[in-house]
Amino acid sequence: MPSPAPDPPLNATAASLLGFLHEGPLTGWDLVATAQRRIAGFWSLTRSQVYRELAAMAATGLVEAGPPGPRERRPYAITPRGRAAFGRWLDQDPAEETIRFPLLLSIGFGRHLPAARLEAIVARHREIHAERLARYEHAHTQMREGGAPPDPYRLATLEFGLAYERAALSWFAALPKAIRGDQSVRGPS
Amino acid sequence: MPSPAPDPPLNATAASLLGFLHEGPLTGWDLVATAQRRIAGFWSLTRSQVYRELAAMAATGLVEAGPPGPRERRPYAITPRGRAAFGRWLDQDPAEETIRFPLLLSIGFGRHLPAARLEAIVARHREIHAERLARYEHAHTQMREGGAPPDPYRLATLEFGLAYERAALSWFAALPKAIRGDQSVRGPS
DNA sequence: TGGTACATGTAACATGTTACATGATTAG
DNA sequence: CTAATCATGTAACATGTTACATGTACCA
Repeated sequence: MPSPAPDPPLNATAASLLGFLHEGPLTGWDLVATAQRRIAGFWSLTRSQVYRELAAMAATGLVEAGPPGPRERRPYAITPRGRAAFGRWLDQDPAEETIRFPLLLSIGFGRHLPAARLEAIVARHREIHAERLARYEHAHTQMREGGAPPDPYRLATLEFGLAYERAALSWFAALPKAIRGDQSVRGPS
Repeated sequence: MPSPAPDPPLNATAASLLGFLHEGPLTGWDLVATAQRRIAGFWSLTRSQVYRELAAMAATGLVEAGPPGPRERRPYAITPRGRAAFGRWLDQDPAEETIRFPLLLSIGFGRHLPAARLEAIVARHREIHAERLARYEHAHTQMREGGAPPDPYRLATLEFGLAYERAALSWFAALPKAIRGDQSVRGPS
């Protein structure tokens, strides 16, 4: 008997959507918001991609569009085939991370920039990281104080974010003055 | 008098190639090797991309192909237009970094995986990071011991790599046992 | 009843990845 | 002279980004 053609392997973005759909049907919009909250620090996706992947997965039967709610909201639900595909994806050995950090290119080619300009760029990015750390710390507190014992998996990913941002800030602080500027920390006016 | 159409803005990959070409003409092959040494930790590019960008930049006059050397080696040299385009690119405010870390997806969705499987995956990635840290530390020593005073810009980017890998390893170490496994560190047989 | 935020989607394009095809040079 | 390594390139495809087009629901 011919076995049915196995679904083609998922990409990480599609798989993440399926992961979120385990918790119940969600619309494209909701999925973007969920991804923002849950994986934004270490995986990025855009609205366009979400709709595209959802349409593709609906075509291959990994998800099913439910009846449209108000305002063209169309919830998608994961199917048994979708669960199976997600399971196969999750069982694979994950690839190594890729980091694309344009600031480090600017610094690496820093000899071609006036010192003051480089310092300004670096200072601005230091602030971005300080803000991110503050957000992560807030989320961390919330998670720990939130009555229910925190999900250890989500806690672990959040803690990676904390470790990363703390490391980034110490690195900024240890940069030589010629790169870092004099680091006078101006708070919001 | 009509001013000549300004060159279209560069992407970071093309700009990096121009950055390396400031030090003298290089072939596509050499550029891949140089990028590997100098920016691999925070920017990735493939051979295919390098040849594509080089061809495109040659077409717009940002680089010029020199006479082919032995074995079809074709060195590319940066042109004045190329230097100008690089300068304009470098002066822009760099975008925020993007991190794509599949392991964190696996952990975030860890509830859907058997604990032993997740532990094995995590252990394997811990080793990858330990090896990377060792490589960075070695490069750092080399840079500091290498007679000539180190280029502070390259030192700074390398030190980001060190900070990142150290943070990653502490994070691995602090993971709860159920995720981390019992962390018996097996050296190479 | 008008403006703002919500919501969905398409199109065009840029970038990144993988596989394939081809051949030259060099060491042994 | 032959195998391994160096080197260049193309093609096909997957993924990611940006801009545009359209319209709904809610709130003041």
